[in-house]
Amino acid sequence: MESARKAARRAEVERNDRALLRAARAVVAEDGAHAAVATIAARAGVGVGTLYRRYPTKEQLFQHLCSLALDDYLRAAEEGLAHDDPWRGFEHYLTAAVLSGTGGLGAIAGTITVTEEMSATAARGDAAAEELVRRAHDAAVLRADVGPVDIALLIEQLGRSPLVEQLTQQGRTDLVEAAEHARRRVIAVALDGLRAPAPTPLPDPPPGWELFSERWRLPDGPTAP
Amino acid sequence: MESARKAARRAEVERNDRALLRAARAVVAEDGAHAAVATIAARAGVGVGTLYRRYPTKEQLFQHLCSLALDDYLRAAEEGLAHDDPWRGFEHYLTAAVLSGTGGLGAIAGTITVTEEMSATAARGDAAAEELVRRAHDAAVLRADVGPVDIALLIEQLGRSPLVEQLTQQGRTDLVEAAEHARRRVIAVALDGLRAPAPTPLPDPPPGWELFSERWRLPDGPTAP
DNA sequence: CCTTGTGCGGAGCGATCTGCTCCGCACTAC
DNA sequence: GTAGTGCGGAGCAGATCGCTCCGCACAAGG
Repeated sequence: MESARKAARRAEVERNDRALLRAARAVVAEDGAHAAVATIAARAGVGVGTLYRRYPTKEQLFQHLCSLALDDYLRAAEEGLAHDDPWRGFEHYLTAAVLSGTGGLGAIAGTITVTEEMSATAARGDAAAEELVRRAHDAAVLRADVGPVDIALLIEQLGRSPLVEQLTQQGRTDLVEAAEHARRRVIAVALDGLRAPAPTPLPDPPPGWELFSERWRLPDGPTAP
Repeated sequence: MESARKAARRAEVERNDRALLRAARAVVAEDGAHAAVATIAARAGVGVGTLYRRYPTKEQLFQHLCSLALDDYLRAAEEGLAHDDPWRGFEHYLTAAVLSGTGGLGAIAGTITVTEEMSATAARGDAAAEELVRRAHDAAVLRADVGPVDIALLIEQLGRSPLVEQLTQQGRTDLVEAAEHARRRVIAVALDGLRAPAPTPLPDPPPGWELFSERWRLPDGPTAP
């Protein structure tokens, strides 16, 4: 049975790939763009050779990582739109986006070459998010003075969890679970702050998307003379 | 006038020191614990020699940085307690702690030796924060289901601003101001989510301080067999 | 003018860490 | 036994790190 063996091989390869991606996401969240390839491979429990057979370059691995993160973000928004209840949909979008574990990837934005596909997915995600916010506004369940960019910023702020990362790095797995529970409480607090009606008006006018448009660009030469 | 000259020297030295500390805080926020000494010196506009005359070691610089950050935190809490209005005091504490610009220092916790003074200041800050929360609870202005550790975690989450850091690094100073305004809006949203009465109960029981007690410890050997 | 004192910048040193290559090994099918 | 296949990790060249140290600018006293 040759095909069975082939299938088993493929399954193992896929398992390795998934472990690799999960490890990469975690390590990047902890170490930022300086994350070393060896660290990622070790965390995934594979050798660097295995990593390099799948991703010929560190940058390609990071690109794939970002691509998946953008997919997650788009999915979170689309799932939110699929809900009938506008608030429930919004809630799902925000929670899923924050908890997708992709929050640390903002750290490598600007260090990789952005592909067409990535920017297209990002645009679709932003459009879906905008629609989600509009719908929640129309139903008067989301406070009127927040805009979609406020939400994006909030997601970014909550997307990383320095505490969980540090506890993971210190190997205090016993505390990690408690930290994640605590994180969900913080998310719930933020969501309550977003409900209509607003108890107090927000300062300054709502920010525009231009804040994030620079996000996915190559960095200029560092302090060129 | 010898003393005048001496005073001028001292003034310049002090200016240098302040620039150094501010640069160090910014660079650490952006690069984490891997922040290079040369980067800090360059950002401050001085040579590495000047930096090393003041701080004989990178670790000593980082320790001083953390010490100042803990002072800021303690001051924020004490200023909050000085307010007559419990909510205003709480608001001041949270806002000041978040905006003190010391949020990025959690990244170097665990990489430096913690001094007695640091842990003492941290303890005093936590005690003051706890008192602040208790007072706000008694006045029924703070939602009853959040505890002081929830607040500490929220401060940590909002303390860093990846977006502002990236924009700074890219030299888009024009957008930085807008990003900071947007950040204040997010803080305001979070504060509204903390007001009593709570629209929805929070999940899980409130976390305890043990989540943070491991924060200021030396890291164990990495993945010891 | 020169000498002395003082704080500064940054070239450069050795050690460490980086992305990446490549080879020996375990394992299976025949 | 032989061939095929995917794996782990030692090891290489170069980049980067913390830190030292020396030449320089500048002011005061002679």
